[in-house]
Amino acid sequence: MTVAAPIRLEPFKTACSSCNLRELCLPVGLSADQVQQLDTLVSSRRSVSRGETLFRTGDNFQSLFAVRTGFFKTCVSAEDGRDQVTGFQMSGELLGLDGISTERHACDAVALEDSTVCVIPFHDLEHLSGQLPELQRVLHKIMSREIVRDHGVMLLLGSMRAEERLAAFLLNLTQRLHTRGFSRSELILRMTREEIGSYLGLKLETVSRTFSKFQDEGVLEVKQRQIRILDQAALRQIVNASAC
Amino acid sequence: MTVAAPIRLEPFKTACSSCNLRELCLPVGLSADQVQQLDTLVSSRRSVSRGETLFRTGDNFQSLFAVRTGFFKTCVSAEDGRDQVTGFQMSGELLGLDGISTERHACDAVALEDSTVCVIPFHDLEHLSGQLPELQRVLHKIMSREIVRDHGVMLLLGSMRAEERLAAFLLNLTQRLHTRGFSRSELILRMTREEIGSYLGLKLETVSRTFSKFQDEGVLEVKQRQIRILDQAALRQIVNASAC
DNA sequence: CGCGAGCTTGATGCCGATCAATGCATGTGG
DNA sequence: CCACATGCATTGATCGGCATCAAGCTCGCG
Repeated sequence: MTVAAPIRLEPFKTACSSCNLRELCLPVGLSADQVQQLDTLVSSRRSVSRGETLFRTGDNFQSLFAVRTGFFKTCVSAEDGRDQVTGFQMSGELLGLDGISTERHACDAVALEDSTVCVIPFHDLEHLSGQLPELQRVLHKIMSREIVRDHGVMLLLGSMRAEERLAAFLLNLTQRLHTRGFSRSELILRMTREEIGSYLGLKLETVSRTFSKFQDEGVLEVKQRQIRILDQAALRQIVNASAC
Repeated sequence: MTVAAPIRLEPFKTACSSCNLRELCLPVGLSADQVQQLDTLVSSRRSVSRGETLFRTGDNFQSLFAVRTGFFKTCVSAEDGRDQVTGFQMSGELLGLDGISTERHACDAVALEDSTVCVIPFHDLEHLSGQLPELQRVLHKIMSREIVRDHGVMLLLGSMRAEERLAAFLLNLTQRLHTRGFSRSELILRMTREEIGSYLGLKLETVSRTFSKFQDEGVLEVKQRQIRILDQAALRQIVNASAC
């Protein structure tokens, strides 16, 4: 329920207005004026080292968090201990939307590498978005986008086979990384096979075997967590493989 | 893209303020004054007969819809035609949140029985919620709740076996029906085995077999779509069955 | 260097998919 | 009112994809 690790808050260094993630993050589409108003809310940062949790299920909800640097996973768990990774978040993406409904977080957020997040006090954000329709709009779109994304994951989990799931996963990751200026064909996975498996509804052995299969087929080059996509078209075809 | 069936709009009959669903729907927690302001927006209804769609993927997004009477499913589909039921909606629940992010609907909403919905023009709703913090709060909570629900479905699809999925599904349905004043132990399914299967990531034969198994075990009484829950505790246990 | 976490690979088995036939309820037209 | 069609549900037989169990392997790190 409570966070054991010490929470490191850092003094304000960079404002939204001068943040290079502003086109990917909450300020997207806002005017310079409007972003400056956002700056007044987002006054603190927090560092989370690899393996630490940003928040846990049941924690009191007060703020959203925008990933500034690093990489996170979120996961929910059943009473019996089984857990399910519900998403991976990279720079510019928001964490904590699950907490709004009950004022308690409904999942765990864990840093997969040393990370920093911007702390966005939610009540202040709601207040400001009552005054800035454009900000309100952005917030609604972000929440809606999360809903749409989740529905896509349901489709994946409910009706795709292992190869299709992994192919879809890789295409999604590279696409998001590309938006952030990284290569479309090379990536370093920040998560284990087990975490990928949990997200995709597969066991880690199946993930590993599927990577190997893609490598044998010349679609990927796999060296542990370093992945190179050799044939993106093939990956796309795998995803769209018509029902058997 | 366009709706073939004629759209039936009906004159305003009942306002939110006098609607018996107001504690389950958008007005939840609002004062009488505030609900009256909502009334000014929600001025039209729409009837959707069984089998008709309320909206389709790609349709222009303008409004949210609150189910007034009846029952809906929402489903997303992949390019190859496979589709996935992403939810079942009953009275008081909102449809269309998926459309906010891109201004186009991202799923199909289909009536599973003759239904009526209240039309809530979204831009007006955003405008009003800029003035009524309580309304803004309700809207945010509803969206967040949908995100949390989706994560629960991911857990189900990613890590539960057939029996657990069906048991969880039945408990969820009866719980929601009970909130609406129906029996906790008897229900009539509004959807086919195939639709249940799609939602749960199973084939219809598996759904049918699992119903039969529950009946053999004395947990349920199943007569086509009429279900009676004989042993709710057993259902709960099935859901929480620790990993094998 | 040796330990351990994470990854790969093989052998085997089971759950749920698939294929196929039958049953049951509703509706329609002769 | 019956004959038949249609859509949905049930049940059986078989198959296959992924889980499971079990070794080794790789690499980073104390």
